[in-house]
Amino acid sequence: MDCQLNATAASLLGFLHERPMSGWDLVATAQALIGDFWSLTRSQVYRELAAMESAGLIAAGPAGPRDRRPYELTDAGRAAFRAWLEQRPGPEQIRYPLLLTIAFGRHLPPGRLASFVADHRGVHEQRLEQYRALRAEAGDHLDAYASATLDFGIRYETAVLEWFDHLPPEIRSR
Amino acid sequence: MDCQLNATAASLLGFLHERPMSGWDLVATAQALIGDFWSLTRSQVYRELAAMESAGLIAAGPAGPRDRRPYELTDAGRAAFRAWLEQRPGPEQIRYPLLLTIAFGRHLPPGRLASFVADHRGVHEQRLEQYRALRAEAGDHLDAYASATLDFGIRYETAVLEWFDHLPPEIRSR
DNA sequence: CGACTACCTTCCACTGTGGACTGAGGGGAG
DNA sequence: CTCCCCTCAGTCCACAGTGGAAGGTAGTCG
Repeated sequence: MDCQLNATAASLLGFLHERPMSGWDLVATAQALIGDFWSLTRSQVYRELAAMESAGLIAAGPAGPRDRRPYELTDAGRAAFRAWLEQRPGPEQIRYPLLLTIAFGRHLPPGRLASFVADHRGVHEQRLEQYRALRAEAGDHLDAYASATLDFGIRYETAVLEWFDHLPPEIRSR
Repeated sequence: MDCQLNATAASLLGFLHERPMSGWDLVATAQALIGDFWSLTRSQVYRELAAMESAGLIAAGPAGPRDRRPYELTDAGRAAFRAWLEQRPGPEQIRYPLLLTIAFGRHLPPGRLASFVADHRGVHEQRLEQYRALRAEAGDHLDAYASATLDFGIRYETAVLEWFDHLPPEIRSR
């Protein structure tokens, strides 16, 4: 009964507080709710579920159609989740390949960088639009916690766009 | 001679354009120059160096004191670096444990979250100060590329701090 | 019924992280 | 000068995380 959960496993426990879910459901739920600031993959979710089941933190119910295996929380699982949540969260990690390319930009012919930059700017523009739309239509139904994480996304994307728009011409123009 | 480098390996090749360096030097250099947006660890650097040596992208010179082994670029290495740099950089990844904790904040007693938040705010405040100091003292010597990545850091930290300051009281106040 | 699509899980190779461990050089205290 | 300790330099390991391939099954639509 390992109580030193990693954040991904703990999040799964968090979602299982709502209702029993299969691995598939958990992936979908997690990607929708925390995917923007906590990446996770199918592979790892299933791996953590298997580990947590054998650690007694969750229990698989009777298999449904298509090998669907719903998991539900055990008391140990609830306790482990609480214990994890009480811990001081660690620092954030950012890995931004575009910044790498820019950092080595002097090895690149002029204009090439600008094309990459323009691509990325488009992606961020679109993401900001999505966030804003989400807040506009669902904003009132969101609780303070969901609202706070969404607000982070909006401020982040806004800042990134401003950064794009202030890049010097040798990086920005084709 | 694998030409599908990963970004970490490619960065090492990038730094070896300056001068031959040992694994230790490369870790220090990389952490100083790209560490803020591309995390890397000693373990992986040495692993990549070994792989790249056996792939013929770099060559080890005569060992110095304390098993220090300087690597230098080969022509194949230079070519592989160029090939990597030409590739469209992928999307950024953010993993922010604090946002996870906030997302599950309703399971936490009031005030607890605020303590975490205050901690993190301090870290970001300090980082912003560092960046600003760096720009103030070295700003003129930096080329456009280094300046652009530094500017990203400043805008990011600024946005995060603003986000902190706009959190609702049930999250922010102890 | 038969093809097809969406669902659900598994497996694998590789990349990335953090800590423990070894061992050698160099510099300061005595 | 010698000894000790600190830093330098590299190695190893377990675990976390990523992405894609593969495979089987259930419902659905012609």
